[in-house]
Amino acid sequence: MPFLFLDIETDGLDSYTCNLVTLQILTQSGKTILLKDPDNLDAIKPKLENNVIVGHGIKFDSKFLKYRYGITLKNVYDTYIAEIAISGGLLARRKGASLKDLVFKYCGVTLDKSEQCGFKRGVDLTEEQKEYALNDLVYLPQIMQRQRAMIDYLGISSVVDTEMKALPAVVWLELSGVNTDVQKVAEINSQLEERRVKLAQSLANSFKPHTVNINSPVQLKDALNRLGIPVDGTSAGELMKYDHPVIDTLLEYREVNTLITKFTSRIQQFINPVTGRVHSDFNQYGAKSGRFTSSNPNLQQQPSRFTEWRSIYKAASGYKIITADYSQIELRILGQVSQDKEFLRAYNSGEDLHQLTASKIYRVPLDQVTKVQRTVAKKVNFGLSYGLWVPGLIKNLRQAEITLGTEEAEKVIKDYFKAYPSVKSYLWDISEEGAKKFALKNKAGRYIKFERTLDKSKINSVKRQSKNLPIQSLCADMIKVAMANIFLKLEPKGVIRFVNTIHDELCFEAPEAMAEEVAQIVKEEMEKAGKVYLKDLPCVAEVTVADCWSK
DNA sequence: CTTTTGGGCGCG
DNA sequence: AAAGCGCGCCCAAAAG
Repeated sequence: MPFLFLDIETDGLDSYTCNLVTLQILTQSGKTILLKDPDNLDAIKPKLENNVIVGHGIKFDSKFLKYRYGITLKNVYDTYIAEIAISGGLLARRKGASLKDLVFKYCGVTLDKSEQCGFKRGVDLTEEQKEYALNDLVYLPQIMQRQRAMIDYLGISSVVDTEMKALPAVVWLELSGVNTDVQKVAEINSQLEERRVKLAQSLANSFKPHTVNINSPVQLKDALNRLGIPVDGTSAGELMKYDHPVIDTLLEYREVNTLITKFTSRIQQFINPVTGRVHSDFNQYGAKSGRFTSSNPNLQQQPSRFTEWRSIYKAASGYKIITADYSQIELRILGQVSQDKEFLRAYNSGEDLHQLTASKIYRVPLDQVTKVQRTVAKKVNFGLSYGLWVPGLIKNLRQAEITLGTEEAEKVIKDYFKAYPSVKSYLWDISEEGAKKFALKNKAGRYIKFERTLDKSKINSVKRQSKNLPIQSLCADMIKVAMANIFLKLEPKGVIRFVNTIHDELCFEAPEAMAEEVAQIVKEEMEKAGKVYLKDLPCVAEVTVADCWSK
């Protein structure tokens, strides 16, 4: 398929409330086209749909084309996403992959971005603006060509391909948004406000005659010390070491305050005036593992323990919410990549791995495992693959109100590795490899790079990341493949919305009559994408159909 | 004055 | 061998 280089100028960032001002195209043969204030793009629609569209940050352009002109770009190459992949994820969440950066890196030219503003619909372009608009395009062919050479050299073409196929799904995701029950948010907010006032008052009384800003960790620590509570810091974990009524009030205040400041009082500002829905930003290569990040608002960290909260995200009338998530995906991946016999056997015979681990470390029969033992085993199962060690395990369990001594914790870890010897050797080998090369690849070929360092504690951090990132990133690959395939199947139906993605979870909104069919397709595609890598144990996606988002 | 950093905490 | 991985947002405090 031939390439077409594309860029647009708009009078603002939001595709629902802002307008396209110019659209610029550069063909492979070097021809340029500049369209000003187009009413429709019917003339070039086939061209846009039958070429690979190359651009920098093409998600932005795609959204305007899709919403304003009904054109869905399905074959794209994004120099921004490609650059993050080439950097081994080092450029995720950082500056350094802007068009300006790439023009300098691959073409040796310093780009002038001063004309970026001031594009208005209905107002003629100055010569400078015309030049600026086309100037962004002329470097793209060379950037792409040199990136592709790097991609081949690094052997990451299949991962880049996954990214480019997932991109149209991200456009679908951001344009879809999520329906939000604003009324209910207001109710929850006022209830919480009431509680917060009372809690703050009670704390102020306890700290009298001093006036303390309870939101300031420094002031708070001093105030607690004055009360004779010798806290070192004011984190929940530290506070919980001490038994005192003020601590209980404080912890409750923190919880309520967090809910208000981060969630209930903020959501209103994100309601889009055109759609009435919340359209968060999703960055498909936001984490160096290849995971998505989400912001404004961050839909990946909406409270789940405060169970009432997620029901504010409800299906529009006549629709259902379909939620699907991979079951224990990171543990299954650990089993697959380590090839641990006991891990594989347990998953293949449908055993509960946490219960199994508990029975091994406590040396009790499976059916005699207590709840506390299973909780400990669960923390160990998840934690050790992240590089958790004795102090971390103790700290972690204390927050679950389980007390473990140092010797006990040491024994738990020792027994864990004795039970799963291949997990032990896998984690050891991969951490050594990461620290030696400062680079790794996961089983999908995704490239993960670390900053080189001689600092011992930083090297240890690289070792811990080396244990976890190949696992975390493989899950990212699975879910991206799944969403790309689901996009091809469901988006053309025109009535289904892609509402959210949270690392191992996908969320859709579909007309009631189609909900079950959608649920089935989503489950199938997720499991199909997972099975590509989980060859030796089952991949399971659990799917639910409901009126609201829940967990 | 604005920007950056760090503690704290939400999620997977 | 080491004292748990990946993120974003709020607030206060420090730095520019």
